Amino acid sequence: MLKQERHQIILEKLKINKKVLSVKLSKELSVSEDTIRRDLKQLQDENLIYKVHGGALVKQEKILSYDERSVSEIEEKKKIARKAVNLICDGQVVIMSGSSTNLELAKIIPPEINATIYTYSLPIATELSHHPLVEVIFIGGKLNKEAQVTVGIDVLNPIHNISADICFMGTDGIDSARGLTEPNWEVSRVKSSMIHASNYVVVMCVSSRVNSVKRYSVAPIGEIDAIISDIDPNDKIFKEFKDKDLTVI
Amino acid sequence: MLKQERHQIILEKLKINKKVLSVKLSKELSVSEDTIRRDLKQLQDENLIYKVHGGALVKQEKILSYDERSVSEIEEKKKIARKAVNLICDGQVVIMSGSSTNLELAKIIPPEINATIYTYSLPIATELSHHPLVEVIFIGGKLNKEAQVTVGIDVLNPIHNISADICFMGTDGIDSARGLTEPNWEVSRVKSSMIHASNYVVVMCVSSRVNSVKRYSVAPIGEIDAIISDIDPNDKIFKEFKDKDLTVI
DNA sequence: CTGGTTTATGCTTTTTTATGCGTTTTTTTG
DNA sequence: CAAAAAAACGCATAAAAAAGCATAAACCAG
Repeated sequence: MLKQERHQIILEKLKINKKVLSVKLSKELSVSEDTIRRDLKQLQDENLIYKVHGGALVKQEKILSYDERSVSEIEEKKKIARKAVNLICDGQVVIMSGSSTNLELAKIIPPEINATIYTYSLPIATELSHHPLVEVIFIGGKLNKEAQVTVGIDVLNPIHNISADICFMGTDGIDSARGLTEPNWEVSRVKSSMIHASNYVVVMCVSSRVNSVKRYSVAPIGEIDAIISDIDPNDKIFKEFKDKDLTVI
Repeated sequence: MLKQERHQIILEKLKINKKVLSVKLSKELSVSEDTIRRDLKQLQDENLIYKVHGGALVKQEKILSYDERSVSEIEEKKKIARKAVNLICDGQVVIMSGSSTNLELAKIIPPEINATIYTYSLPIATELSHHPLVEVIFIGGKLNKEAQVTVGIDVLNPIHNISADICFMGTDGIDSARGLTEPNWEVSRVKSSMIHASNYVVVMCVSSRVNSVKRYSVAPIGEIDAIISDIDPNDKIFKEFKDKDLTVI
């Protein structure tokens, strides 16, 4: 087996499991632990992994709390929101997921827009309550305190009864092969329902998180209609998405 | 399990619960307390946590002040909340209506209380989301922007399925003859449902509004168990309520 | 093809790291 | 102040990493 082949396998395993162990890898790939260590060292030098005693972890993606995260990459998110807001038309039924990008979007919906917006995020609902015309429907359920969104079976049922024109989905994980993924299982279920309830699905993802994979699958690429990011839609990182007929904005 | 993995888990727990205990962590992560102590020490050296005897707390964050809506008789409402908070016991299922008095109550629930709280008020849910233990269930529906509460048929249905130990009902209108009344029809329907879903109903009313009547009836006096006000429970204005077997606090 | 060079890998041996266990010291609390 | 709980300290040890050396395959002019 080639070295680079191993590297790819290691990165793939990390993407999925968030950690790898040197001893285990050495057995699985039938090489000495020494070799694995050299592999990990090299991957760390390439700034691709977080090597620790005993193995490696995925590179620390700023472990910040929700309110802190909303300020990180805030400019990118505002840029995405400005692109997204053009997709909202009068009279539409909209579903918004509970992301900080959607919070930015909620802030800049023009006052003359008259739409019905479903959301399950506390801060987004609070923001939308200041809008003069938008009708807000809050989807209730058990509150996830960290993300300030509701989750659980009480959320899933109402979503099934919705038929929305457009769904704005914020995410930290989209990958051309593995599709839309989510670190939180309950949230992944809610997002999956949202997609099925919507006619047109727009994923909003900051460029630094394109091609990142999280633990739980939400939907394959085929169920998504468009991606909005903060960078030029012609950037080469979107090639594989375009090949799969997604609109990149 | 890798050391850094534990560190991540500890930080995650801190983010959610605001505190961790060494003994508990040691059991949960199947390592000695010694190791946990070393973990906490290291995290403190990295300036990520606030280590204390017995465990650790989240690092003292700046206390963020949000603009408080100008609420009338705020001091009276705080007084009522301080009386009401004593009625909340560990393990109870609580329903809270969407009043400013209940918002004050939500702010002062002791951190060690472990209860399940149903609410349909955005600000109350936001406030409760900062509580370390309380489980919050938000009752979804169409948002009434002025009061920041959800109303409508989507609210009534879930309430029917609840069985609560105690209901804290804020009101601007209670009268010994006409019972509980409400100026908004949709809100009156929600409040009525709440009362039927609860074992024990506590009405919280500032003294200046006792014996005032609004347009829509919520419930007769017989369905209410207790009244909390800001003044002495022996005040003569409560005589007729006491005659009807209500507890006055 | 050939001899030199680079690269990848494995095998010691040495060093470092992570962790648990007594023992002692400190803190907390009734 | 005394008992109990927690923390700190020192030591032991096993696991992992690093360093240095050996080897074989792959590469590469001439």
